[in-house]
Amino acid sequence: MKADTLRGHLDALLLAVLDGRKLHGYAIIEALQLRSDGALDLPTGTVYPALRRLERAGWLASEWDVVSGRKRRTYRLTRSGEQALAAERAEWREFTSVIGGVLGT
Amino acid sequence: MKADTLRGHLDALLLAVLDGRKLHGYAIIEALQLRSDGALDLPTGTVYPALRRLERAGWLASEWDVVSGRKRRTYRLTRSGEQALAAERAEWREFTSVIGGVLGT
DNA sequence: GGCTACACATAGACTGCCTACATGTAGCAA
DNA sequence: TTGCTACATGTAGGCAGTCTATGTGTAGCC
Repeated sequence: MKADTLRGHLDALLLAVLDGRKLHGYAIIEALQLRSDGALDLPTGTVYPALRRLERAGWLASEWDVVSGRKRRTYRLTRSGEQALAAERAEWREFTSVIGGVLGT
Repeated sequence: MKADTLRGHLDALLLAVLDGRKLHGYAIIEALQLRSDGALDLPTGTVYPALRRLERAGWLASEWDVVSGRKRRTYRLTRSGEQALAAERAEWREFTSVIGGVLGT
């Protein structure tokens, strides 16, 4: 997959993978790999800043865990994050419908 | 639609709208508006440089028309442009399948 | 002791699209 | 004849968001 095609959809992916569960950054990357059959392999330098950005936006909340001596920052969706996810899903449907319509399914 | 979501898909849109017909730049913009029910309103500063880029890549060929005193540069797909369009369509299907799979259709 | 997987983080570059601007013709209305 | 709108192409520069490269440190295995 071309690199830039992801642009504008990263937030949706991160919110979706956190829907209904709490995960730390590294586990988020693995979960995205798993859910996409290996197609999505996001670098840490992409994911960690994005998570902090989403937290600043109020869509995620985080807390530090220490599991077997390792620090983990665990993220979860806030209420407004859930709303944002719903909005992102709606936008995704509109986006695919518009582009798909032009490309001719 | 958010602005940045388009990224990486512009080439596909331009190739698709030229599939089977010749159009000049301005008409390409109108055709995209029409095909997307007004959702896509690409600025000229986006489209014209992109067309020249696609021509440099060998995917489009252009020629000057003069219609009622107005200059028009008319574009058409080349053979390799048709192949590129097919590839873009395949990538689009893969892309929507991957992202859609994560978002949960 | 060295290697790999785990885990977080930042700085800087890059890319591709957008904004803003520039130029000019044709046709219509006031 | 002046002004406005639609038509038509194009460039320069900015910017946002992603990637690359790099850094730090722990745990567990061989």
